Amino acid sequence: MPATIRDVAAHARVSVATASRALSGRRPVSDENLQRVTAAAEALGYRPNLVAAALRRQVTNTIGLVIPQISNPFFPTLVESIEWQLQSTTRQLLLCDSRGDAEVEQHRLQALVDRQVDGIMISPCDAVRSADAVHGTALQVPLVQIDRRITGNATDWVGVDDEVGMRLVVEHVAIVGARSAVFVGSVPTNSSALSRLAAFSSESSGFGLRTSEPLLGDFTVVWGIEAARVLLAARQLPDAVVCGNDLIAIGLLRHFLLAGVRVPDDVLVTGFDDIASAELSAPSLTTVRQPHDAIAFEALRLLTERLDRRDGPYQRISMTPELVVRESTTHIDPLSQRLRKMVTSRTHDRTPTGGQGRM
Amino acid sequence: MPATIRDVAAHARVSVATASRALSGRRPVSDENLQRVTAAAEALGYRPNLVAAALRRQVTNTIGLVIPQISNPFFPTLVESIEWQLQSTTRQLLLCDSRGDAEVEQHRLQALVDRQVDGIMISPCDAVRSADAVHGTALQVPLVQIDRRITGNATDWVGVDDEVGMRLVVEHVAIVGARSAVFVGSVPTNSSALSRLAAFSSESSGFGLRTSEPLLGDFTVVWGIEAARVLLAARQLPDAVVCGNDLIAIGLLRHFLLAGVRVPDDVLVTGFDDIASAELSAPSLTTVRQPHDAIAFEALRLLTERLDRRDGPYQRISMTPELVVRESTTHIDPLSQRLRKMVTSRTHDRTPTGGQGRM
DNA sequence: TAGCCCTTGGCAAACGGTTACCACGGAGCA
DNA sequence: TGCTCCGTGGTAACCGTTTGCCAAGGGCTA
Repeated sequence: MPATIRDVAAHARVSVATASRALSGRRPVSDENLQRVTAAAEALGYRPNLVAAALRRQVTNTIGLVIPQISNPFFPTLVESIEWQLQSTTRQLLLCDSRGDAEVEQHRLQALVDRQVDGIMISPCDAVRSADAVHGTALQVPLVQIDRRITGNATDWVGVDDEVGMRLVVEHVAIVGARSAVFVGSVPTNSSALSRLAAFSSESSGFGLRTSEPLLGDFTVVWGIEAARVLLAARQLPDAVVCGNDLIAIGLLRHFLLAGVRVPDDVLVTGFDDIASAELSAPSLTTVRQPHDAIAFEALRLLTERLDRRDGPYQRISMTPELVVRESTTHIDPLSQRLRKMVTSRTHDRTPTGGQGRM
Repeated sequence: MPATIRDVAAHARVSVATASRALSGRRPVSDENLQRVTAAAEALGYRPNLVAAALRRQVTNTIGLVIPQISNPFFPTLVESIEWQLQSTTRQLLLCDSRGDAEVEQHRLQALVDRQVDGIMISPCDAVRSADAVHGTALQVPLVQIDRRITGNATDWVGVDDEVGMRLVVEHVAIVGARSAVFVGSVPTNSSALSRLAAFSSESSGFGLRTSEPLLGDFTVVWGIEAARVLLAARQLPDAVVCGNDLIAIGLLRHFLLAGVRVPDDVLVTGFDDIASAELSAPSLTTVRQPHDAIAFEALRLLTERLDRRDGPYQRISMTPELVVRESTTHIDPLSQRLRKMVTSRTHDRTPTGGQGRM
């Protein structure tokens, strides 16, 4: 029903080849013919069928993105960056959510390959269980891992330098006065969980912090709340709770607030990722900011590079993250001042605020 | 390089037609041939080229989703539901972020049509400026609007019933004792902003609430903070602040907390959508829960229905939302009890907590 | 046994572009 | 004048499937 390039050619009284060339500009045509073809296309409202072009050219201008869970607030910002970068290259994004399930992930990868995507970006849900599928897929189509990665270096990867991030955090809490810290993270099934846990261990000993057994669950608020309970059940709180991501930290903050544990006065809390709500929690959360835009940019660069050179050594790009210091580790913080003022004014109590903490 | 169906046919010593039929099952083949073809496919690791199939069958098994902004936390949960529903039908999702810009949106729609998607789901960013593009696209391909919609009834739509939602909210704050309320929402350029504003006006007068001029900005935390400032600058706070979405409400809560305004004691605050952080804010937020899964389900149903019957009357499906009552409107709330206890214990002040509020 | 239907296989034409290859004409050069 | 080279146009093959159409063969009925 819609006009095809044959219709355009007929209308312009040229061959389809000329029409194709005029429209795509892949080979020059005479001015006269260019005029007539564009006019004809305009008149007929011609729109090229991208599926047909994809079949012939063996290029779909499509890339697949596989992430563990879009409702984990870290990923939407990443997706946003990637989608925006892509659309400026007229490519489109096929989004797949693996639901954190390696088997689902494998099916999604296969589906993307079957669809002839030009490339795949993936944040593998499991460092081990995702390995075969990611590895196998990378042999068939350019693939770059983002943020998380499988063990071994089977493909390109771009993400944040967890070690640097953890160092910034640990250094910060040490400087602020913490002598002991505990890590609350995720069971190390994925690479982020793994490397942050490892980095915490080495950095905390590097900075001379006493640590106890890390608490490991998953990257969710619910686990953060649960972990807070566990911590409170123990005899004594550590000086600092270093969390594997912001969601966990937010869960802790939430429970601490309800339980009457004051942050940062009684305990310091840090997160990782700097999701939007990190700034909005009560107290606001000291955390490590991921450079989404830069990660998205590099990921796309790696992918297009690999399109040109299918072989070539694999690259790993670690982006250095930035520490964002907020109330959850800052002694003189507006929030607790406020909280006190608000209550003291209610109770007409002039007790001075702040200052007598641990640090 | 990868095996084609010709390779499979040759390997199985049958025609490509038979191979195709055996693999697709669209027409019966003899048991003997079925065996040989599947064996050959298996042996060669054959994977059908979906682009070629799409071209021939004129069906891409692809649907496009256009949303205003993936990093607005309302949308990821919706995307998650949709993506999951789709993948069970072997369809894939092409995700487009319009960045709230009608012009970008128009280009994305055109790109989706050019890609021969089977259908489009869109949450138009602007009730007016999106209208032409949405309308025009709907003439070319099955299209269903989700959540937001353009003015006029040019297409199918499924979303939440803003009127019912607003009624639940207004009724609730009225029952809890509010006599006056102000609406803080978004400039009504999109349908959600528009209908929630309208619903607030009619419902608040229905329940006999005094109202003042609504404050209209956009659906962001930043605007919520700004609005809180404006409210505090006025002589007197209303009994309740009813917000157009959760982000705004969270901004308000945040600023109120810092400013020493007690919620719900000094003022009630409500949101809309029930995003994840609504439960986690301090205090947790009373809001209206959107049924994402049901919306996604109905959207897909409408779309597939329209695939069968391109004509047929347009449908509008309003899902009834649910009120979620939390601390921001609940007088005896754990959080403010906690806050007080925590401070009173610090100041050794035995002043009884709570209770002297407005309500 | 003739006629018919039903099942199943193969040929070849689509689907809608792109592009390899060839042809032609004019310019430039010896 | 004869040759090459360059610019541009057309023909038709091609991308990898699916499917309309025809035919062959077998079973059934009259």
